[in-house]
Amino acid sequence: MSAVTKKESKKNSLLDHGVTMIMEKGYYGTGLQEILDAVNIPKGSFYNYFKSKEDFGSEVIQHYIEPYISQLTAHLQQSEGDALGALKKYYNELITEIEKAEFKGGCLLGNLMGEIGDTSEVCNKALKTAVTRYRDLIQSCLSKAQQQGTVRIDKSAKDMADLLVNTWQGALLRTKIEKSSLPVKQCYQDLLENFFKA
Amino acid sequence: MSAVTKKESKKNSLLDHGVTMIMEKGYYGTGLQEILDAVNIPKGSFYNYFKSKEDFGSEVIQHYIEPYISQLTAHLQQSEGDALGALKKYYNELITEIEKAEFKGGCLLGNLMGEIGDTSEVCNKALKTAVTRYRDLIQSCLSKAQQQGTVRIDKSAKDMADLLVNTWQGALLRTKIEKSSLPVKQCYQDLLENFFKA
DNA sequence: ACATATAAGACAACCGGTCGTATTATAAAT
DNA sequence: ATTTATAATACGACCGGTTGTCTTATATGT
Repeated sequence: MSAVTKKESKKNSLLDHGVTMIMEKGYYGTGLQEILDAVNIPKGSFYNYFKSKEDFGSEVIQHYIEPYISQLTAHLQQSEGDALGALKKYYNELITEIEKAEFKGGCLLGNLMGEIGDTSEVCNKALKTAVTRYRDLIQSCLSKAQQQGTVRIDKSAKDMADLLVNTWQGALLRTKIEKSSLPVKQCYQDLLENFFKA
Repeated sequence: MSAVTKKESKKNSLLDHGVTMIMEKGYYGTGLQEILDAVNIPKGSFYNYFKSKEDFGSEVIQHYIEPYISQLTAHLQQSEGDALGALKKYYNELITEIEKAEFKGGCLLGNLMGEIGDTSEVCNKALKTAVTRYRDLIQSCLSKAQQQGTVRIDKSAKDMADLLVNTWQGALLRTKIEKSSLPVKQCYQDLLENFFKA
């Protein structure tokens, strides 16, 4: 393996573990040392990959959202004729994952928006970008569903996408402290199967 | 002033500053030292008032929610005949406060649910209790509005209260990172003036 | 004088970040 | 092609500072 890809792979595993550990214990609750220990990379090497913890945090945020974007995109392309169905399928998968994780962690974006959303400029920007990308994807999904006649057209796709994202975030927080998937299921029910319906 | 009330007052001002500082910088992001400095209480004295930082955190959570409970309760009692109107008035006040605070901080409950909601047992319990009390109050508010014919009756007051609380939390996170009151206003619009309407 | 409440300071553990050095990879020179 | 010079990276000990907590001493009130 070339040197550059080896470096990329190490950096990647730092990001992977960063995602899971920061999601579970928060930004300040997670020390660099424990992340480095988890991937057997010495302390001094960290700064070959990232210029600071804050910078690392911002990359962790970007790294986190990627799979969700592609997962939803895949669903969208798969069921071309039924955008709302794709969205529902996607959220059902999320609920399954949440239950499998036993409600630990929640959403990294939501957690970090609350913890450092207005204290770290760099992370704030990363969070804004990640959330917006995600919202835009859902928006285009809902917009397609509107064209297909499965979603109401008296509300804008953007507003509904924001509502869905926000309610989901809040529901995830409840899910986390109550260790129950009821809040997210309720969100699914109220919005996707009721409020948004054409 | 008696010794016991002086102690209570000092403890209270620790909680007051704890609320604002932890809301802005998070649980782990806020050191005991800075809170103590802010109220001129020596570090060694902290453990006369609280048995640990975690315990302090749990009391901060309880301390935080109290004003919101009484504020909403006051509105409810004031406009006896129009529960939905009271709820709307209350949320309008919240929006004004949020704008006055320039979108900093957000909601302590939301922030801490994300940061330590599933790592600190003590704080988890405090968060659950606080959120439930709050939800119950809104629920009774919506229930009254249902009886008054201003809110739809085909959905339970409890489910709507949860939906409102959750969406509000998510909207607050967005408000925080985007430094705009649009998300919370959208929440107000979508739920109180649309989805919940009879 | 005694009991209780408060404060001072010590404590080890840990934080994010930096250091000089050792190792490895690349380039140049013969 | 082989050796030498040079650059890049890996590394772990270490930095000053801060964390939450505890023990010890002082002050206060009765």
